[in-house]
Amino acid sequence: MTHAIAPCILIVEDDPDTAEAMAQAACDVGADPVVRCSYAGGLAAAAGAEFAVIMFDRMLPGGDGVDAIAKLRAAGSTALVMVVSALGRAANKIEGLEKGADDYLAKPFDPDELRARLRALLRRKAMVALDNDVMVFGDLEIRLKARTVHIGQAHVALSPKEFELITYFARNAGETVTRMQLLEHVWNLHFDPQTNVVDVHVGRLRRKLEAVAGRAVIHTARGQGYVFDPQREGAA
Amino acid sequence: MTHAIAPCILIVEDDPDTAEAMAQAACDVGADPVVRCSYAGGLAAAAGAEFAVIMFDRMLPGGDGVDAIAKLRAAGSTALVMVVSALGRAANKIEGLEKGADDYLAKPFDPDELRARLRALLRRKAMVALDNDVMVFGDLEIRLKARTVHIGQAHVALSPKEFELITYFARNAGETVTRMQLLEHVWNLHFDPQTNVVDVHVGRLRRKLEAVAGRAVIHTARGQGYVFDPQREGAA
DNA sequence: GATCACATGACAAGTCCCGTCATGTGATCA
DNA sequence: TGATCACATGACGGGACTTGTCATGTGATC
Repeated sequence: MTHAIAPCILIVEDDPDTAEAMAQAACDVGADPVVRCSYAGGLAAAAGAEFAVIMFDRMLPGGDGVDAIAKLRAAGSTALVMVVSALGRAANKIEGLEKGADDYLAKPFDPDELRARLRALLRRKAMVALDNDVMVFGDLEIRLKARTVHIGQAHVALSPKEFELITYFARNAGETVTRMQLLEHVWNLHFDPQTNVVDVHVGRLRRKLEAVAGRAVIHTARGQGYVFDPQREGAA
Repeated sequence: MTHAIAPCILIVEDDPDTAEAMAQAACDVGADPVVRCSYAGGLAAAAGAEFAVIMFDRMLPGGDGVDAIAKLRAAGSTALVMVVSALGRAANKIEGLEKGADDYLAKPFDPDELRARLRALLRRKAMVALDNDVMVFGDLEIRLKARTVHIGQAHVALSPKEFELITYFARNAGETVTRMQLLEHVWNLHFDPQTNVVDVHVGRLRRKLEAVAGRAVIHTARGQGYVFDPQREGAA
């Protein structure tokens, strides 16, 4: 499961009423809409954040949304692209689909159909994420199936126990996790072994993460336990 | 990269001329079409093989293709589904999309548009595969990024060296691989160590695969080397 | 039957992982 | 400031796994 953050949908549309209807459809399917009204503004927004779906009009101030697709892909974007356009003949659809759009909807559109197609695209998007059970915290990414951790492009080499630890921490991100919780859920022990096994292992994990991230990722809550918060600034 | 096997597209359509046009479009986009003319026949075909895309008509002898989607999903199918139907009003499209279709095309369709939409679906299908660099041989699946091997639903536990071996074999599937090739590419040795290290390791890998697959996967080419062919019948 | 190619069982060495222990460091309190 | 406690870190040893080697059994060919 992708960490519980609503997907973002970028809408690039110069007609305010149409943009409004598209934003409403995005909200209706549980996504956060971000609206831009020009070709350049749309490209800039796409470069600045992760979007699950990008909806482009064709005749925009500054360019044709279909031409933006190659630019998005060249920049590494994996967003699914829906073109929404008054250019609705089959030839227009074919051109858009062949230039890399994932769906093409002609204007004027039925809002219910737009919603249904957005849901279908988001289902598709979820397939990739579900296939790897990804948890993302800024530049820190945990792939549960592949059992890998990356910070930015850098792979963090973890032992099996360290991976179990960070998984438990990630599932309780931002909350204080006690040593007894870790003993129960990571070591499957329901008593105190009277050793500092938890401290030692958490220390190992911390040093590996800090070496790559260049900042503290696991913080000590003195007298309580630890807090996993990769996006907090400052020392442990 | 998915191993160079053409994707299969299942077409469930009772009108022969339409089925023919759809099969032609599938061929045109580089896929192998499999055609069925009844609802039950379509479901049976879907259960019997892996399809990248399944195209269902709605008014089929025996049922409505839209109703098949839930059955496909319950059976674990990850095929993308396109509904192609004379029922082409927005309400029909919405119903199909909300019942899980990935795309919906009204009849009569423009063959070029059908092709473009098939390509878009296959691109999406490739997204999932690319994310894990999957090599598939029938029921045997190698995920290069996760470094896992599954036969059907069963995980095959391989050591690092065994995984390197099967990867090299898979990249040369169906061809005879010599011991010297394996020494060079898997062991990075460019001389004969005068031991039977290759034989021993290949033997270990073979026994693990055969234990799960219930059939020989790696075959001996006497005096030459080995052939990786998981889909061949018969002993080694 | 002899010889060669290949398969398999067993062993030893190296590496990694994990837990324990001892001790150093930092925080808190009287 | 010193004592005490909480936590961090370095080091060690044992167990598990991986890998390569060797010896020998088995099958194929002549």
